[in-house]
Amino acid sequence: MDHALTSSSLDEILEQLECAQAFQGLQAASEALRTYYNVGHIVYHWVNSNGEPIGCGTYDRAWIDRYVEKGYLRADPVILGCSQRFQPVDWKLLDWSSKPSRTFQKDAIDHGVGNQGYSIPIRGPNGQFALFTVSHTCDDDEWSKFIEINRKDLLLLAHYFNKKALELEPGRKPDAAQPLSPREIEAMTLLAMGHSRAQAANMLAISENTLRVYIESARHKLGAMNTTHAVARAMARGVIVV
Amino acid sequence: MDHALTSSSLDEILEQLECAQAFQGLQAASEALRTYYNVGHIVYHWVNSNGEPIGCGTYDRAWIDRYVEKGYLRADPVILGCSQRFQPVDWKLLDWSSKPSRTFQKDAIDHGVGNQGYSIPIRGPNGQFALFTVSHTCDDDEWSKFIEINRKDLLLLAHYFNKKALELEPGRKPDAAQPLSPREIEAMTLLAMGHSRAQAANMLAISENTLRVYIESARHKLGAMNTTHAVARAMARGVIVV
DNA sequence: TTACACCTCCCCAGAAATGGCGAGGGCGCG
DNA sequence: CGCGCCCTCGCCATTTCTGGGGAGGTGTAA
Repeated sequence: MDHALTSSSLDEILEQLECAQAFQGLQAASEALRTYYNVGHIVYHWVNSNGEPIGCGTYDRAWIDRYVEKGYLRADPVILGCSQRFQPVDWKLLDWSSKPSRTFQKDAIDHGVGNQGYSIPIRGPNGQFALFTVSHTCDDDEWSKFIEINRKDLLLLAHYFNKKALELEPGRKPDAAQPLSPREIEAMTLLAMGHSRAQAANMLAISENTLRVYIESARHKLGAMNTTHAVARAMARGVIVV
Repeated sequence: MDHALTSSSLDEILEQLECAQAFQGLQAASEALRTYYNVGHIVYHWVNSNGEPIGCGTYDRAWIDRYVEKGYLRADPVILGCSQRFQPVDWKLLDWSSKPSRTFQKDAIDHGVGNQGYSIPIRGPNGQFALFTVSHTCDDDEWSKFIEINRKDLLLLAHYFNKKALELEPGRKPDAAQPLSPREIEAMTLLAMGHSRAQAANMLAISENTLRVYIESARHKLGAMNTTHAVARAMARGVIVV
């Protein structure tokens, strides 16, 4: 995990990333980084607005397919843990105790994912959520040292990847960013806080009929089936905060 | 805007930030940075879970009070613009055309805010949203050069400020989340995805009565008033992923 | 000026959710 | 062996939400 084996410098990789015109560029950059750091894997991935995981990196295709197929998105402690925190996290600090997590962990290691990992969560508007991960197989001491030395660079790298990915994202549909009006946001927020329609209407000092119009309107904008769904979507997109 | 006038290095300031035990530490760090970069202002601020703006930095108290009093939160193009983007942004690129924005801009400059600015938005879980801003009074050329040189450091600084602020935030209680049972999680997930109770019961191949028990049980565990509230809480706690 | 989005209010009938209750079987733990 | 938790199902009356509809007023932007 030192940098002796490669000729390209970190700056060259950053440069390469900055000039990328397609996802292959991110892919190539992850591979360059893997060589540069001489680690097991470098992966950048995110969950798009349809809840589908998208990514690029050095994991085997077989593992990625298996991940999707097995629905590991709901068992992966890296995802579960990082969706709740802002800071980069060492995989050791995550909660691997649940049964699905353990199954996942074993399967991951069998498929070449390292026993060590460090993931940097990044958030964007509308609930965009991405993870930049470096993973390796080694003992705890060696890993700690590696992270200690490189954590600033990794943070920067995470941001460069994310910036590029946002630029290149194919499914960047403009209609998806249907913003809610202020009143709609207030309404959804109050509902998410547990108030009934009557209560919320009272708090906003408007009639319940009016409130209903906001809820309906927000529901349509969010493409939701019912109020609960609308609140869930609003939260997932970061439109409301509870 | 060079670093000749001060004896403390950036590393010393980072160190100081890392050791901060209270918000005064962040305040002191912003002032040190202001001296270090020799710029007009350094400000870190965010909107907490109650929707209140909190901050620290080198702005005058008078300006901060005026900002809150006038409700500039809803007119400030920096806030409006950054809440919709992920990347750091130069104030010049924001939309200052609306009337409230222009009023705000004039008032801000009158109160000592620089004509140039660069703001880095940062997001956390639960919609936490923070801004790290550096502002100065100078011409465009000088400003571009400054940003070009320091943008990587500023990104790192933004993250260090945010990390510390999250640690120090007063209302931060890691309440022992009572875990939901597998069936409860499935139920909440289906509801969050927009299915009605009848549909969800069908999908789980159980009677609607049984499903209701799960919902009720989850609702109690989550301390929620109703189903919508329960789903919102489950999402906020990361118990379910949609 | 003419749109268009937003805010406000009203009606109704049917569908859905709620609250609280009881009841049985299964599984693991001390 | 109980105890607690989980899964499963049932019933009831009551409250709440939902799907449409219409009808004004305001403000900003083409």
